[in-house]
Amino acid sequence: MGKAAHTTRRRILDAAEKLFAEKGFHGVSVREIARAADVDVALVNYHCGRKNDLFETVFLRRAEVLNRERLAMLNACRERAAPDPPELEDIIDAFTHPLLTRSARGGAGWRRYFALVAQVNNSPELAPIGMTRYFDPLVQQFIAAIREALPDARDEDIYWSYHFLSGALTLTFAQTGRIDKLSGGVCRSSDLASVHERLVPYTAAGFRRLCKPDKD
Amino acid sequence: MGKAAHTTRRRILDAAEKLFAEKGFHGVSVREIARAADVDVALVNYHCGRKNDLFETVFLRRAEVLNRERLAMLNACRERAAPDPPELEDIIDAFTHPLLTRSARGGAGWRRYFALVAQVNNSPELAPIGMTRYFDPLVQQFIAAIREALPDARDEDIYWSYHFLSGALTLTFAQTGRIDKLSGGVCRSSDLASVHERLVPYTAAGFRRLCKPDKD
DNA sequence: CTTGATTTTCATCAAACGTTGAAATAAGTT
DNA sequence: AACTTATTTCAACGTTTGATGAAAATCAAG
Repeated sequence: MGKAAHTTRRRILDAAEKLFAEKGFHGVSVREIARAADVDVALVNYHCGRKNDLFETVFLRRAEVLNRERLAMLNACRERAAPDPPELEDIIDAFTHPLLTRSARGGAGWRRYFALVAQVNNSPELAPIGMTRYFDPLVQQFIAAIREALPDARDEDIYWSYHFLSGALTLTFAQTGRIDKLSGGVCRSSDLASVHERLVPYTAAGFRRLCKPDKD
Repeated sequence: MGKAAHTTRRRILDAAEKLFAEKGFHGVSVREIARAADVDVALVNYHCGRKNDLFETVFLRRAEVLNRERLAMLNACRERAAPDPPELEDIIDAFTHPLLTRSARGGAGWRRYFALVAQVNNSPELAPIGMTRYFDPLVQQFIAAIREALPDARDEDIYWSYHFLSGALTLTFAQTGRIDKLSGGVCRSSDLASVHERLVPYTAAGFRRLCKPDKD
């Protein structure tokens, strides 16, 4: 594969990422992607296969680098705490920080990608294909770590807590700007630091409340 | 409008609701909806206008009865507590219970509808049209109530907390069944009572942790 | 420069898309 | 019953869809 081909392919993937994130899988045509990439229609098929393959490629491209870092952070906080179990806040941070920091400082490509993930995650049609395949294995590792951090917790509570965390995180990516309007400008979702410093304690408190039934 | 027409219209709306929820707005064709409703294609336009109108009608149909009840529950818990401010858990309950109970016991139509709402909520293209128009006014009332329940909290924290709650709730509707597999059968998302008894304390704890910085 | 592989262009395919007008039927009213 | 309105059927419109085969252009290597 020559150099020209490589950049063409990347232009197609970038355009596809942008449009898929904005309008969903079915909301975009291959021709529209080709036009946005300033490329002939046939080149999309030549470089990226059919529309389904193109979508999966777009989805996988950043998932790999993302989950590699998340796993590295999880292991790091594990080793840092050893032989004690890792701290809950650190686990949640390892889960969310690589995403939020890229959403804030990774450029428009990353921001669009997260919007795409949010859409896939909330789509009955796409979630079973994309999310379970590329993210669930990682999730299981995080669940295991949380189990260590909260040894008295019941599995059912842990899974549900994770589920709520996943929802809160996901919506943050999907709705860039909507909370800003709702709050009349008080919240700025572009300021991901302010999101992060709230999401972690919020969800950690939820985990603890659910998993340690101090009172009930 | 005669009786036959009324049932035809309802068959179309039901079919549209089901298919939109499964595959999204662009993932379904008008012809497909007509086929599922066992109705001629032209009848879709005759009874429900163009595809955009059909979608909005489907979206609005249940939103009205839903938000009416949510608002009633909010006012009820307000009056119950008066002159004291309402309890945070009661406010969250008023926000979530009408949804969760219908998802559990309202039948397949309601379950599909919530999946549709989840999709719309996480779509950059559809959220500004559907959610802000039909749900945001209600949300502002809940925000106001929470402000009373947590008088020391900063607005920014309240809005973000609401945002996380919205995400957790939304994903629950979108992913019926996925947490079940992820947890290896430990969680049963069909058992909405078990969701509800976790979601309320989880998010309430998050709210409190964020809005009352006891330690930091 | 020649040769062979890679990449791009161009034209086209059958199928499905949203929408509609006009004719046919059913329902409602006097 | 006659007449009007509401509903349903049927056929078709112009576009757009995803996909591809064959030719043209570009590139890599000897």
